[in-house]
Amino acid sequence: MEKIRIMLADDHPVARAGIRKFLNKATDIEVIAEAADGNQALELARQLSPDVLLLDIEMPGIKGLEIARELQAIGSPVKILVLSTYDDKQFIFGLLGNGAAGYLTKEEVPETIVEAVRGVARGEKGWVSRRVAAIMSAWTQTGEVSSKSLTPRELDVLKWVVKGKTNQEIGMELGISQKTVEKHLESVFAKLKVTSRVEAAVLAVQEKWV
Amino acid sequence: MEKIRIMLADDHPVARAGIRKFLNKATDIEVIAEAADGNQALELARQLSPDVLLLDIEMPGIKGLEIARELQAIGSPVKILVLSTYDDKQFIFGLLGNGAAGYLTKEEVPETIVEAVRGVARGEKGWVSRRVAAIMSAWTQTGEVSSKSLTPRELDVLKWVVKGKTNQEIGMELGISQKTVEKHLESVFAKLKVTSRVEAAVLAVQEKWV
DNA sequence: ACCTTTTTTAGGCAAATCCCGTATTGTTCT
DNA sequence: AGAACAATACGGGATTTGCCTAAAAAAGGT
Repeated sequence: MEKIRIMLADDHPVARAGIRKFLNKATDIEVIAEAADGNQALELARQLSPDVLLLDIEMPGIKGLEIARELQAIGSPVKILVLSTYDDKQFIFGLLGNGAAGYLTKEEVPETIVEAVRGVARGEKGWVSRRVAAIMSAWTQTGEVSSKSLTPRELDVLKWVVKGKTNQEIGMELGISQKTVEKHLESVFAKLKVTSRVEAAVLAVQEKWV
Repeated sequence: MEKIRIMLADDHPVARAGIRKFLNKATDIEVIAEAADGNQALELARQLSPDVLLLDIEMPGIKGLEIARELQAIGSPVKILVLSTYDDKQFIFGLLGNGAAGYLTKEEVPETIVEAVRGVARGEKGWVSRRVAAIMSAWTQTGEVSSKSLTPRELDVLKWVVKGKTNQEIGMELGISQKTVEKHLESVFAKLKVTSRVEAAVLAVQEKWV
């Protein structure tokens, strides 16, 4: 029987050791490499083409999202299974929408991780742990799935709002009139369902749009 | 020779396994218990009185800071060694100022962790990894150590600002006049060296004061 | 008991914000 | 081609903010 060739990417030595310990118990899985930062992860994944890349998204160097995008862009057959500390929607959405085959959080028990590895190795798409699935279904209930994406221009304006600039200053910065800035902001408020620049700025920071 | 009795508290099973693996290699250390959430950690630490509590600060239930405070309050002899993902100043400062004997980040190699365990078990105070030490020294250079703390009332006002309330609404909420709210905000701006409520709110969110 | 800080209130004023219109140009999808 | 949307711009008006000065009561520390 062919073993599943898997590669670990995590900047925490302790975490790598823990994962390895459990994966080693599974006789159908073989850990062929480890990476401690983003650049190394991308490099090794390209060279070795493992069946599964178990990827932590918070690492020094290239971030998980970029790695997923890059591997997808070059048509790599590597299946990416994200193992993250975070269950924020921008991460789950971002990764699953950019080439990741699965998403788990680190609270999962080891058995779930092994199960997920087998799942994505078989070719399953969108493998998520029960915990992540619960979070995702909660979004659909509140109807805030894709949160009506802002236009590039609106995002420009919002960025400057977060920096504490006034509408006039933002107008200068972007080479448009103050009135136009206000107009963009009105749209932003409507889309984000907020009523003030402060709320919009706080949301932007919390959701890491900046 | 007496072995160092150590207890692990981390909500990630994988992380616990990794740490355990390395601590087991050290013959002078014995892992006597594990906790997966804050309440369990506090409970077990009280009952077992381990020599060292290796504590992750991000856990469900009671947070690391509360655990440290509580153990210090009841005069527990347990030495707390924080093992965190985060190297933000509010965490490092908060924990070391509230009973923690040491602070490491998870990027550290296992050898450093073992070394730190032995250090705090010997009774060393303020054991920090080289990485954390570097971060701390960077603060003192930029002179932004204690960042002129806000008064309780100013913090109250700031909280409501973050929620997007107007000064009038905040006044209602706190049972004071709008003018008073404005005055508090002026002080907040001065202390934080910002010039608008948006900047203050963003800062409050980023620094996790809310 | 004295001094400092904190918390509170107030009036005034220029600037900024937010909400309501309308309108032109260009792109994109059907 | 027509519909829908994005981006631009302008005006009016009610409200809010940020900054100034001034002052007084309450709390806390030496």
